[in-house]
Amino acid sequence: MPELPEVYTVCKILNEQVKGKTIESFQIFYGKLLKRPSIEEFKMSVKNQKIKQVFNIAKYIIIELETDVIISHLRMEGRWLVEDPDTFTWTERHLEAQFLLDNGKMMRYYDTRKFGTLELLPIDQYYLIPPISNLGLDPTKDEINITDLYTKIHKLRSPIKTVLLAQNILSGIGNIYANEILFAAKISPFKIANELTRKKIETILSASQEILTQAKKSGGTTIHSFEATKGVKGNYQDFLKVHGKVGKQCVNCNQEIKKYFIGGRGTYFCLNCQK
DNA sequence: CAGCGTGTTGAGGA
DNA sequence: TTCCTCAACACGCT
Repeated sequence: MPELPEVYTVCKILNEQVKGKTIESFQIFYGKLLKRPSIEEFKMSVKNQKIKQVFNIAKYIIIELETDVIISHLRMEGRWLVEDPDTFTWTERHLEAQFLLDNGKMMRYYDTRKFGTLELLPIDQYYLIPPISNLGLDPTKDEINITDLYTKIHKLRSPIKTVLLAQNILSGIGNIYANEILFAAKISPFKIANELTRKKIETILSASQEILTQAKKSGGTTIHSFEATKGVKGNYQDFLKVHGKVGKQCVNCNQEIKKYFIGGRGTYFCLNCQK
């Protein structure tokens, strides 16, 4: 589902489509999508604001306006599409909100699972407020000091797989890439975080950087339903080595890939390669 | 048809 | 206080 590389790709495409356009009006069809402020206040605030740019912070989409930012999280199946008002490129049943832009196009948010969120915060302080303020560093953007990372991880007593999914340590990693990163680092997902040496943490960090960067270049991973925009799929699924490969042979040692649940999440790995 | 998968938050326990 | 686990959210798909 959309993790950092997929969200990055969505932002890149959306930015090209809406940058410089002004919002004329906003409509919402699923009230729980909007976390804050009230629908009326949101409508008033965004009206006549120009979209300066769209970019991602970890898995969050930041739609930067003149005095505010709209923060969107796709969760599992959220999608943004820019289309003509009378054309619905995704099923109308799942349309949750739409912005009319000054070029006559409609910027629409669809979400089959209804888990996605939208909120509006002032541009001068949004990064000081949760959820953005709670995020750890982005392995593909930020310079990460290995000593700081080791200090943070070394205090934790949960499995390393769970730690990689916690957005306050490293941000942007979801289930697919957590599985792939641990395979690349040859570390068991069950390994308790505080048992990992500094060297192992270093290996995990460089695997995270390599895999997420490569996945960004590939336009993300398309399994199930992900499309950055209508008809645009990612390619990284062709490079997956363990995620979803239960029963298949390990590319290194030919042993069977196993699936267990860790923290309630499907975890794929090679018992032989990952210790 | 029942239950899985998916990311994040927040409740509740340690 | 801080850390940790797990249910809840919604619903298409198997």
